[in-house]
Amino acid sequence: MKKSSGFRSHSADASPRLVKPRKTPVQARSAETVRAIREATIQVLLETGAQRLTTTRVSQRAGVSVGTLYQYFPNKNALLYAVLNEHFSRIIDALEQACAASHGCSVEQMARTMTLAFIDAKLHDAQAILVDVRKRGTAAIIKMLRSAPGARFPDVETTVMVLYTALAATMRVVLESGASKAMVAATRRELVLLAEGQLTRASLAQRG
Amino acid sequence: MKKSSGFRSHSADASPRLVKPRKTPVQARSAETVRAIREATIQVLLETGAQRLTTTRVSQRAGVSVGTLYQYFPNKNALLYAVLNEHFSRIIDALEQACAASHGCSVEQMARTMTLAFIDAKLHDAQAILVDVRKRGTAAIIKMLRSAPGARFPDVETTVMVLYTALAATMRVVLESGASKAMVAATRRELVLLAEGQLTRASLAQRG
DNA sequence: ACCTGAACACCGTTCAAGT
DNA sequence: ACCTGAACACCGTTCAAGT
Repeated sequence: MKKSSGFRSHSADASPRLVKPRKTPVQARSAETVRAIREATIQVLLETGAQRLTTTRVSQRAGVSVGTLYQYFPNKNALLYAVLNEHFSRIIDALEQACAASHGCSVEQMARTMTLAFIDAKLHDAQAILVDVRKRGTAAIIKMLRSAPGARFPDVETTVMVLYTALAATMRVVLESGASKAMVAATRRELVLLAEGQLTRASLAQRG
Repeated sequence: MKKSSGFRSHSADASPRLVKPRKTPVQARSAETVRAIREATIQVLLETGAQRLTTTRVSQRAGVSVGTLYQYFPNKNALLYAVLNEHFSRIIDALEQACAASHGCSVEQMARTMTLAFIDAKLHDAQAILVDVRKRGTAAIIKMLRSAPGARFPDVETTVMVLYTALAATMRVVLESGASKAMVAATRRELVLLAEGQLTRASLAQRG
């Protein structure tokens, strides 16, 4: 048998099929291996940054060979996805709680609570905005908005998509620019205004 | 003499020094070479996407050797930066015009004009948000806002940074998701609301 | 069932040698 | 002054071979 294709994977997307583990561990030994690989990925990510993250480095740090890594993750992207998804999931927990806590409040109060929760969740290591995380986050906000008394959002999906993107992207830009505390505080104030402004407008606007 | 370091450039940033051309052409021949390389970069970018853009492919398409490419661009990033910067510059022209045209208008009118100009500029091939382009865009908006009669923006830099990021990031997400015409239209409406809402709030808010 | 690591087909970048 | 292209030090990914 010959190697069919040593082609470098040029696809950057993390479509579901490419992102699932290649196989699930059935023995205790391999479960530990997978854990070690995930752990090593986080370490390498934090120590050297995403740019320097290589499969060789990760597997070395995990104490296994590259081949083993590829037994559980079909490619480097899947590995990154798995780890980051878990990380962001924990951040979104805070947003979900804030949304739940603001059920039935005024739109202004909702805007405030949600925005601050989002910011305080500290999107530090922000990488690609992951689809699943995004879904959870927007779902929580939509559910909250539907509970606002006396307010209707004619196109709540778009409203929340835009709002979520604005919050996430702005925090990403600010944090990546190595912002000072004062700059973060200013951004914080401004994002609350943005959220309040958009939500009050969107809840009143008449649309065709 | 031995090769001092064949190290792959791991730095992703496009700091000014790394981004300037390595040398400037002094003869007609090399001016044409640089032009061909820039042209080839755009072609490869459009045909195969940023993922598949390699220095070898670009130089091949340009009809020169890799070595020649590296005589004018210190690394791949600088090449990309040069080309994208020029591209986005043309897009920002539209924003600058819209801002200039709305001098002295109401804040609501400003929000509307500016947002629609931004969207209509079609951030299609949106790549990294380039610093210089960003600067020009935000500068135009700030200048316009300062001309609004009866409105004061206590922290206009932050206001505009947040607004610009929100607009750019949202359009990027929407266009990259292969949005339908209807989705683009909905986003359009929503972004106008966002801009209006934020700007009216930011212009009235009292801050410490 | 799980792991290894040499091998493959790419990369970005350099530099002695040419015109 | 400008260009060439083999060479270097990396990559991501695979697969025959081992336990």
